[in-house]
Amino acid sequence: MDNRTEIIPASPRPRVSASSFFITTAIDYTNGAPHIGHAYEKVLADVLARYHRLKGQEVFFLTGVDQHGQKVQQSAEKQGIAPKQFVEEVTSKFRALWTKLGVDYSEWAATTDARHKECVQKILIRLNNEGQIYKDKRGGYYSVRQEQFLTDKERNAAGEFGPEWGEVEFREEENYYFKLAEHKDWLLALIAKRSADGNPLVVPDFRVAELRNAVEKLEGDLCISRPKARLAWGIEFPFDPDFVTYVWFDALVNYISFAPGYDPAPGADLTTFRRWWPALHVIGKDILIPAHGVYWPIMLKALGFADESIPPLLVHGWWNIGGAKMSKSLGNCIDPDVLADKYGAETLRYYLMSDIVTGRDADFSEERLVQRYNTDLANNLGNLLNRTLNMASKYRQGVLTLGEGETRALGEAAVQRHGSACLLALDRFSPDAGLEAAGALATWCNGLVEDTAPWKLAKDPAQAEKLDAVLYSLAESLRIIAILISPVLPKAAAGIFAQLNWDKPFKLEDTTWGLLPDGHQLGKPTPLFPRIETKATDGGV
RNA sequence: GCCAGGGUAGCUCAGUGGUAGAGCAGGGGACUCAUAAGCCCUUGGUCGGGGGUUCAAAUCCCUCCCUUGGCACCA
Repeated sequence: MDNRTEIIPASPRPRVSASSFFITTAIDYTNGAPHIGHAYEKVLADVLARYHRLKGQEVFFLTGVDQHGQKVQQSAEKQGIAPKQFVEEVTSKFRALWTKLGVDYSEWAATTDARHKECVQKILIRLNNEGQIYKDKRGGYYSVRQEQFLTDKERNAAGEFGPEWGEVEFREEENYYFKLAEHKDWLLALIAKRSADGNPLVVPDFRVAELRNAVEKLEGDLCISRPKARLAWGIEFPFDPDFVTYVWFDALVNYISFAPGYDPAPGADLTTFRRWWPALHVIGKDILIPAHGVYWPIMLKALGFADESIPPLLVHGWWNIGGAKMSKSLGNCIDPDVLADKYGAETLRYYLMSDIVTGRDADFSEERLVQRYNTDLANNLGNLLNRTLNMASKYRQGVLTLGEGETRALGEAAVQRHGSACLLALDRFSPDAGLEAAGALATWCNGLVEDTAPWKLAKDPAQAEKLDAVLYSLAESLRIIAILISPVLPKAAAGIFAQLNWDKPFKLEDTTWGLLPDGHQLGKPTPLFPRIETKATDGGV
C-alpha cells in the first residue's frame, strides 16, 4: 500500500565523493566455505554499487578475501597441505559464488597478493620510522594445545582455565605494538564531530553510541605481530624477519592497498587516490568494535589521513536461523550456492535485499524466500507485465498510443510518488525500502487495471483514447520499474526492457515519465517470474 | 555484571497520552486482460506479567520475566 513507501530510514547519509563512489566489503576469512551472511554483505554492496553506476557515477567496488592467520595455518596442517594451496581452494569458492550471484566487483583484494604485501610493509616501515610502533615484552598464560594466549575472558566461574585449554603455562613473548591509546581523545572527538556535522562515522546511528562507549573504555596499545615460530603464515615484518604482522595491519589495510593510486610513502602524490577516497565500508556488526570502529580510524590517522577522510561505516545485521545465531558449530549454516542453484541467483538477491532492514537482524527462511518471490515478483510485478503486454497485443496489436492525457497524468503522478521514495531509500542504503516502493508502483498499476477495466473499454469505441492511455501508462510504469529494480535484479530488469522492446541502457535519469514514444511497438509477453510451486509438505529450512 | 535496544494479530513489523494498525498468511465475494495472478470485503490481539500516575496508558513511572546486541578478532 502507498503508506508503506513512506518507511524510510532516519539515519543521515554519510558523505562520500560526489562524482565517484568507492565501496568496499569486509574481506572474508578463507577458513571455510561462504555462507548466507557472506553472500548478503556482498550482494548489498553490489546493489549499492550498481545503484551508483545507474546514477552515472564512476564506481570502484572492492571486495576480496583475508587469507593469512593462525586458523588458516592450522586448517591447512590438518589437511596436510600448504596454507597457500588451502587458501587458493577456498578462495576459488568465494569467487565462483560472487560470479554466480552477479556480484560485479572492480578489484579483488587477496591479502597474499604481492601488491598488498608491499603496501603493508611500507606502512609498517613508515609508522616505525615515525615512532608509532614499538617492541615490548609481555607475559601471559598460554595454552599449548590451542596455541594461543588466554585472557581473563577464558577463565571459568572459578577463575581458572578449564580443561578444554589443556596445559596452560606462563609465557613471556616479545611483540610489536601500535600506539593506539594516545589517539583515544581524538577518536572520541571525531565521532562527536562527524555526527554533529550530519556526516556520521557509523550508520545506522544506534551504532554510534555503541562505538562511543567502546572507545571510552579503550586502554592499552595494540599488539600487531606474532613471532614466526608461532605463526609463519603472514606478512613478514620488513625490519624484523622473526615476526609476521598479525591481522590488523594485514586485513584492514586492504582497503587502501587495493585502492586506486594509494602510496603510503610520506609525501607521495595521492591525487588519484583522493578522487576516490573516502570509501564506504560495508561491514557486519561483529567487526565494528574494535576493528573498524577503533583500530582502523586510528591507523589511518597515524598515516596522516585528515578527519574528513576517515571512512564511514555501513554496519549491517545478521541473518539468524529460526531465531538462533548461525554458526559452524551449530551446523545451521545456509549455503547460498545451493539456494542460487535451486531458485536462481536473482531470486536469492531479491530475498536477501527485501526481507531485512539494513542494519538490523532478520530471520532466514527458505519458505519465506519462496513466498516473497511468488507474492512480490511473480504475482505482483511479473503478472503485471504479462497482463499489460497481453492486453496491448489483444486490443492494439502491441502498438502504444499516448491517448487521453488525464489518465496518463495519474500514471505520471504515481511514478513520481513511488519513484522518489525508491530513490531516497537507495540513497539511504536501504534496498528493502526501495524494493517496497517499486513494488508499490506495480501494485498501483494493478489497481489502475481494475479501476479502468480495459476489457470493457475495448468494447466501446468511444473509450478508445482512454484505453490507449491506460496501456501507455502501464507500459511506461513498467519501463521505470525496471530501472528502479535493476540494481537488485539486473537480469529481470533487462527482461522487462526486452519484452517492452526497449533497447536502451539503464540510466537513472531515464526514470522520467514519457520516454516511450507514441506508436512504440511492444514485444511479446512471456512469464518473467514463473511461480515457484511448492508441495504442501515442503516447508523449507 | 555493565551499557543499549526489544517483547503489539499465525508471521514480519508500524504506532510515544485520547475509541488498537499495515503487509503476508487464513476466510468470503465480484470480475476475466493475465503466471488460478490481480481487485474488493473480511476473521484474528485482555499491545510480556504486576503495580502506579492520569479524566484517559501500547504510549509516562516503578518492578519482575523473557529476549537481542555491544563490552570479548567468526558477514
